[in-house]
Amino acid sequence: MIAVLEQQDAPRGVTPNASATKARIERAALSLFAERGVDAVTTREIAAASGVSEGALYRHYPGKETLAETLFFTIHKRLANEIRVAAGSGGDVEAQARAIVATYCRIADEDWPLFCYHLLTTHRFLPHADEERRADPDNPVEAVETIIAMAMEQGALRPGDPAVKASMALGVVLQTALHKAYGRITAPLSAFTAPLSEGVVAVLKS
Amino acid sequence: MIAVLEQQDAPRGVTPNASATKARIERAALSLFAERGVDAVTTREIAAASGVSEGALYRHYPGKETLAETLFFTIHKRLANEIRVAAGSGGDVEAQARAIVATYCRIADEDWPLFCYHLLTTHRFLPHADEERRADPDNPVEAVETIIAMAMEQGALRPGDPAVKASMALGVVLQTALHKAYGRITAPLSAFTAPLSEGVVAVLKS
DNA sequence: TCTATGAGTGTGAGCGCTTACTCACAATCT
DNA sequence: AGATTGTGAGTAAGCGCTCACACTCATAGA
Repeated sequence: MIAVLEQQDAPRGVTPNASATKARIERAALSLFAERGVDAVTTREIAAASGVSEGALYRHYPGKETLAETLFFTIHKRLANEIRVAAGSGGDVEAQARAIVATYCRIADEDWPLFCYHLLTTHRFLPHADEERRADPDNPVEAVETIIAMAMEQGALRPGDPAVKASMALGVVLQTALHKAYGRITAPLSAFTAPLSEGVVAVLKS
Repeated sequence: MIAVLEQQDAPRGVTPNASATKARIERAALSLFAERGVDAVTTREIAAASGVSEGALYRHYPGKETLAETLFFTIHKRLANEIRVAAGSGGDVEAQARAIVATYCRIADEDWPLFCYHLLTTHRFLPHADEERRADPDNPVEAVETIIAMAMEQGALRPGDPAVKASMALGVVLQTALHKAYGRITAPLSAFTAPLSEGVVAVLKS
């Protein structure tokens, strides 16, 4: 009963195929959800795409909504983590910004369904999350915000509202990713790493 | 049978209350759709919120999906129009950018359900729109892109990909609006007109 | 002015269908 | 042997949508 997007792979006490099945279900659900939206995808479709029966789905998750929610928050935390890792490499804010942009582009291209699902369903889960989750600082926005706030304190950035700067900086990258999801852009997101980095840096210095 | 968000108000040959009812249905649907998503809202709820019966809904629209789609593309075109009006006031690109940002903020604050619905459901309609609609240049992105492309030709902006510049510039504003939708920001969007304008200008010049 | 007409509009119980979810059973592990 | 995992027909509920009927009202013939 552990899988949640293959983060672990040592079953330990669990029937070998169990977590593999769970992972297959998650993968199939993720792709379908990203492409057509959570509500438009049926449990039967997820089961069929996973190559298991519908009942198996309920062995691993209490229901469709919980599956969708678990996927989202797992990705949410993973993104936060990747951002911190990218920024932790050191350097000034500008270097951190470039590293974060590159990371976002890499993840988007390496696992578009994952990235796309998070991008398109955030508004479904974030506003209605329980208190515990809303207070959890382990999310991409807070990660970026913290970096910006620190840079402001150190005088590396003009003083201002870190929350607004963070949303603007994220917007530069995420709106471009959205345009890819809309089909306005067809190239991999990494093709725009340079202009996106310049844009983010420009925003931060504004 | 004319209303589509109160753009006209001269029935002319239509029973007086007809277009008023249609407008009430559209308003109710818009608010519910914006808050909970199209799929999560039932036709019964829309009818109840409109103060009419469920059957009345089908006198004005062939179905829920068409209602949602019509609302979206009406707003889509209206936004494109408002952008062109704002940019048409004249001045250099920087002035145009500031005018457009101010317009976005104003619309968001004056009619948040409308703005929010468009913001959160674009990915539902844009990628699957028919050929005619996809080719239609009467949309916000194209409007911004055209302005940027013209500025590049005139040497007012560094040469580059207008599509990417447009998505970055839009992202600065829209991601901030998203954060308002997520509840991360509570102030009216207009409270950030200044920093958003600076951010957009900075991106354009990057 | 009165009224007959019929198109336009509003009603809500009801229909057929799809959906998320269950459960008795089978298979597969330790 | 017993616990875990997989199966798929079955179920109850909810959904979008329909339809027979009632009401409104501008028009027209008397």
